[in-house]
Amino acid sequence: MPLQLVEPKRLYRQIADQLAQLIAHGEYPAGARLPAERELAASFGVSRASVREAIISLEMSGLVEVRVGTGIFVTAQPRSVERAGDAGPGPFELLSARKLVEGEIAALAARNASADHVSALWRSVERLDACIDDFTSREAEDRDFHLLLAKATGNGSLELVVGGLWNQRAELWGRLQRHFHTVGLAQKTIRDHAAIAEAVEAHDADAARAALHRHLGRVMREFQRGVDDAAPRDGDATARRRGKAAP
Amino acid sequence: MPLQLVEPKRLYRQIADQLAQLIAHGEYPAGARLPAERELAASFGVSRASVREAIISLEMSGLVEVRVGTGIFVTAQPRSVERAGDAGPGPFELLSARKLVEGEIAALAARNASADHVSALWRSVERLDACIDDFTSREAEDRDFHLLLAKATGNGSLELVVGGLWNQRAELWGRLQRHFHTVGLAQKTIRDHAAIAEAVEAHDADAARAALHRHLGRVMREFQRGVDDAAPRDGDATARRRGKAAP
DNA sequence: GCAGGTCGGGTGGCTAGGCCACTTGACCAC
DNA sequence: GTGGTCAAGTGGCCTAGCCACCCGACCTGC
Repeated sequence: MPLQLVEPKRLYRQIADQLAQLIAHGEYPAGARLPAERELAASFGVSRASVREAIISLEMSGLVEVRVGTGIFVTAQPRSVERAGDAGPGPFELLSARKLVEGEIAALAARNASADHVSALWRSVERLDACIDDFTSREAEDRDFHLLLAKATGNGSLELVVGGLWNQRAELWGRLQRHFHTVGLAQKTIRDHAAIAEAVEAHDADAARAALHRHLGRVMREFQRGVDDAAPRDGDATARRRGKAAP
Repeated sequence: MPLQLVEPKRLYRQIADQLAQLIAHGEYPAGARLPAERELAASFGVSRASVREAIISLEMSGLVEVRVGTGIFVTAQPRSVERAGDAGPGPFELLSARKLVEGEIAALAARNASADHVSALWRSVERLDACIDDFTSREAEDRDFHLLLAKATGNGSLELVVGGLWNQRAELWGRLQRHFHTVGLAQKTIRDHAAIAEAVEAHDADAARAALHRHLGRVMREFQRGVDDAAPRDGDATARRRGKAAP
C-alpha cells in the first residue's frame, strides 16, 4: 500500500496526479503507451476501478487518450518547449493572449456583474484557498475562477472564448505544470484572484483590468523564471522570441 | 439494459451526457442533490462503477460537486436559461464578444503587423471584392480577413481565439437559418475591412480598434433590423435579458 | 428544558474478481 | 504474397461487498 488509506483526498486524484507527473517528467513521452490498467493497479497497489477513474480524469484533461482494446496513450502534444522547435502557440503567446482578452473581460465583468456573480467569484477564491494542497483541484479552481469572471460579463460567447483559451492551456499543461505547481505560487494566485474579485465587486472596470493584467503578468514572470532555472543556456531567449511578433 | 451494448461511445459518457442534459434542463437545479449513486445506477440500468465514472467526468467539467458521505450536488452555476428555445449564446452576444475581443486584436495588429501581414490583409479585401456575388466564398473571405488580422498580431493563440469565435458563428447559423446576407451588406463589409486594413497599415492602434468596432457595430444594427423585420415582437429583449444575471 | 452523547441508516470511496468485445499480430493455409 | 484464423492482451462493464464518513433522530443526564 504505497498510498495512504484515508488521508487527504480521493484516491483517483492521487493516482491521476502521479501519472500526470510521470508524463510531465517525460517518463511517458507524447504518443507513448501507458502500462495496462491492470499493471498500473498492481504497481500503485490500488484496484483497477480506481485506476480507471484516474484515467478518465486525465482523459477529461486532455492529457491522455484511450483506445479500446489497444491501450492508453499520452496525447500527442507539440514538441517540448525545451526543444527550440515549436508547433502551435507557446506559453508566452497564450499568456499574452489571455492578458489581452481576459483583461477586457474583467473590465466588462466589473460593469455587468450581478451580486450573484460577485459572490460566486468570492466562493471560488475560498475554494481555491481550501484546496491549496491538491494540485488537481487547484487547477480546476483556477480555471473556474476565470470562467466565472467571463460568466459575470453576462455574455455566453465570452465564456466560450475563455474556455477555448483554457483548452489551449491544456495542450501545454504537461510542460507547464512542472513550473507551476508550488503551493507558494498558488497562494499568490489566491491574492490575485481576490484583487480581481474586489475590483469587480466595486464595479471598477479599470481596476479589474489592471488587476487581471497584474495577475497574468506575474504568472508570465514566474514562468520565465522557471524556464531560466530549467535551461539557463538559451531557454529564455527562445521563449522571449516566441512572445514577440512572428515574421 | 436501456442503453445500447456496444454502440457508439463509452458508457460513462452517455450517462454523463444524460445527467448534464437533466441539469441543463433544470431537472436538477443548481445546488440540488442528485439521486444517490446506487439509485442512478438502478434507474439507468447500469452498474454503480459506470455511474461513478460519469460523475467523475462531470466533476472534472465542474458541473457537479461530490461531498463524501452526503451526496452529489449540482454546482451553483445557472447555465439553464434554456427557455426561449435557444441553447448557447445568441447572435448579439457573439457580435459583442467579437467587438470586445477583435477590437483589441485589431489594435495589437496595428502595433505588430509586418508589411507582409498588411499586404495579406489588402489581398483579402480584393478577393472579397472579386467574389462579391458568391455567397459561399464571400463567407470564407470574410472569415479569412478576421483570421489574417489575428495572425497579424503575431500571436498564434489569438488566431485560435478568433477561429473559435467563427466556429461559434457557424453553430449559430446552423440554429437560426436566417442568413440575411445581402450583396449590399457585403459591399459595406468591403469598405469596413478596407478601413481596418488602412489603420493597421498606418500602425494606428486606436484607429484600428475604432474601425473594427464600427464594422461590427454596423453588422449588429443590420442584424437587429433583420430581427425586427422577421419578428417585430421582442427578439432582442430576449437576447438582452440573457445578458443579465440569471437568478 | 436542554445540552451532549449515542446510534443507525444513508452516502460516497474503494476493493475483488469476473465476463465480454475489441484490437493486434503471429501463424497457417492457399 | 494473399487471405484467413486464432489466441493473447487490452479496455469496458458488471456484481458483490466492506469501509469511512455524515447527519439526523433519539436518547440520556444535567
